[in-house]
Amino acid sequence: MEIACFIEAADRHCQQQGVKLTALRRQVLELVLSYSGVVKAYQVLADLQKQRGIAAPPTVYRALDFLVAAGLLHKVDALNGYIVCHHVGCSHEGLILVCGDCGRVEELDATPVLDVLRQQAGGAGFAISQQNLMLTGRCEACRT
Amino acid sequence: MEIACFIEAADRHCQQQGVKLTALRRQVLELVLSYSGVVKAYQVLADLQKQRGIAAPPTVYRALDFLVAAGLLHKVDALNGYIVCHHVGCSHEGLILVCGDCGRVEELDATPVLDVLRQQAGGAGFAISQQNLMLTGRCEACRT
DNA sequence: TCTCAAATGTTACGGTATAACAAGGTGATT
DNA sequence: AATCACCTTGTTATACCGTAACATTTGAGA
Repeated sequence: MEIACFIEAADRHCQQQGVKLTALRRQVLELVLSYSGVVKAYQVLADLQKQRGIAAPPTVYRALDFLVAAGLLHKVDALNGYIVCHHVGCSHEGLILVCGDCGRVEELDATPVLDVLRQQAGGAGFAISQQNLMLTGRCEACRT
Repeated sequence: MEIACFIEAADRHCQQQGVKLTALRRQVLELVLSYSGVVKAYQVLADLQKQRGIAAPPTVYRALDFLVAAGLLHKVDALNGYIVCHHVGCSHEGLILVCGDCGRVEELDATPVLDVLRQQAGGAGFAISQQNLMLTGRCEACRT
């Protein structure tokens, strides 16, 4: 089962980082994993409420913030949503493509293009930190 | 005065595009211009209310949407804000650098790098829409 | 002038996110 | 074990962000 495998990797990752993947955080991670693409905080909240009876927004936002900080999720600002990071543990930077119609996500390697961007930003005096690039568009299926 | 100059350029730009920079839209553009960096919709709304007595959210959002569509402003998703486009007429896609320390914003031309990104995304079946790239980092002043 | 389409006004609501404080758990030290 | 400090989670309330839906006005062209 892919989810279990991911959770296991996430567990190891958190231990290495010296942070705790508590039961609640793991549960939220599982809920995000159960979707194939972008998930919204209030969707996770609704799911969480189904599973534990009651939950408030801060509960879910805190867990999501933790998971983003730990590098297990990415926040997709343009859609107010979250996606699973498919390169946990790898240090490479991702180019994340999000289909605005169906929410499908694809991750490519952004290293070459980020080299160019670093150079361009450097010319303006900016030192850009390690990060992912996110682009929205339409996937093949939604374009036809 | 820089603002008047920008407005004039915006006027010409809109005429060329066959769209109308109405009094309201011009007023909103002036309000955004009066800030040096990122502005939020509700800040503009408050300013607008000071100037005309009353205004509701849709009024300001419609004007902002128009100005973004016309290429006069960029939306900064990560900050729920808007900035003036400093490349009106040259390019409608910006590479927006935000200093995570002081909030300063710099805008470069993202067209070349987006060409590369479009090609890369196309290989994965994605047609990416017109958009801005936003990168966070530290500006020169904050690095010293 | 009349008509149609675009722009703006208005009301109401729904989605997104956080502040502030309370309560519970855990591990280290004594 | 008792205490303390710290992190995590619960809870309430509220602030912020954005849009749907419909009414009204405006303006350009027939």
